[in-house]
Amino acid sequence: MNIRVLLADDHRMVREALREALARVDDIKVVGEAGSGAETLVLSNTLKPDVLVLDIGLPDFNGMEVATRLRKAGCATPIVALSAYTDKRFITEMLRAGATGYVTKSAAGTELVQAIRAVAAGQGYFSPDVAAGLVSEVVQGQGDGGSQRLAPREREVLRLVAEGKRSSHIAELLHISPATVEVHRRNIMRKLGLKSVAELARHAVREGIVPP
Amino acid sequence: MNIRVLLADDHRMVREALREALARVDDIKVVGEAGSGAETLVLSNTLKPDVLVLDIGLPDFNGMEVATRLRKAGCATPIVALSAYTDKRFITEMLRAGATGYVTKSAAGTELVQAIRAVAAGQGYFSPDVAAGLVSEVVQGQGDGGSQRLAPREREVLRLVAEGKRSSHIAELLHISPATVEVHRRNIMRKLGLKSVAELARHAVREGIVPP
DNA sequence: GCCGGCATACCGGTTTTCCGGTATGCCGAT
DNA sequence: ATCGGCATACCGGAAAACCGGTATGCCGGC
Repeated sequence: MNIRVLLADDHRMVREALREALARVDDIKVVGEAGSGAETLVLSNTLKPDVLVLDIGLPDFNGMEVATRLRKAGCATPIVALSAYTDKRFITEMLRAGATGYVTKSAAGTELVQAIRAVAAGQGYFSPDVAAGLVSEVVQGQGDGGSQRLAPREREVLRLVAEGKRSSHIAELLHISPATVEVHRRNIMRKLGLKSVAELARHAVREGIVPP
Repeated sequence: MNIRVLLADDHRMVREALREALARVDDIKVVGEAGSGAETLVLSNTLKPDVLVLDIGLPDFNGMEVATRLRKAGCATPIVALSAYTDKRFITEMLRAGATGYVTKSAAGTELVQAIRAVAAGQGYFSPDVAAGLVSEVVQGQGDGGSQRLAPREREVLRLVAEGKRSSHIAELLHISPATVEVHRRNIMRKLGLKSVAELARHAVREGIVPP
């Protein structure tokens, strides 16, 4: 009994290579490949795979949107999210969008196999580096309700931090105490699972909050 | 007569998948894998592969720097650059650094095979989307060249700083003293006129030294 | 040959970030 | 009407970044 898998990744070479690699696994059969969000939606409907392996970096809609659309259309296909990033925001958004597995591209290939098997069996799977981020999320108050999205004030602080301003300077600009700025900064990092100003800056660029 | 290939890519999963895929090609044999620039240099010396397939997004030194170092060390191993991007800057810099092939991850897997065969035979190879960029580059008569006032080592440090790593961690990765890392960081800031890690990170993103 | 740039390394000191807390008022939702 | 999230503010300490130095060896250009 093969697990029928649909592979979605924008890099054709990576997609093909993964297909070849997965072809060696007995109980897994790649039945299709998609290189864009639109293609993924179509192929998912026509092929009805058992598992969808979904990269978050698709060119048209990203992984989150693809997953959301599928779920809205009543599609219950288990999804393994595949990503180069471990930002908590991506992880939680993918999970909320309906993925039950999350594997990074830095993980071993066997992790993907395990993830495919797990979600096909109705279970969840997370590669270790992802799991670490998740734990801190769960530990501090289960915020399942949208706690990862930044508050307006936090986004404002993030912008200024990403622009290279010091906390003291930000405090002056916002007419608040430097201590408060610090708190915002820490909350932002906690929510996003980031650990340094450099990561904050790059995240802000990714999110379009500041120009590169 | 097999072509002995060394694979360098930071994403282990991609690396492994490519290895599996290339294993199906008769005249190609993957003799090693590297996940970092340092590893690539070491394995290149010990394994003496016929061809080096080199991703530009390595965590410590990027592809350009690895290629430059290899060439400086008198290593003439043909290099196929493998990249997600088609930015002219990357292409020209990789070629200048000594690569004779350039394939994007969006290309078909067969392109990589062709590229490996071509460079092993002393020829060049460029996937079509890359070739298009090259033409416009040649047409408009290059130019910049030394736009980077940074020394190679400084760019390595910049890259790691922009990735969010601590000086102590960077020192470990580069096998130098934390104090030296600090010096590099200060020199970078002085040269670029930047005043914070956030600005360094954004500059690195602008320059394509790190992905956003 | 000498000078400048590069890469290495260390010292000392100030500022800032980073990470624990605690606390208060406000607001929206359950 | 209570509970969670938001925004505010403070304390204290460990770690890191930031900013001056000084120094050595190496290499390439004038």
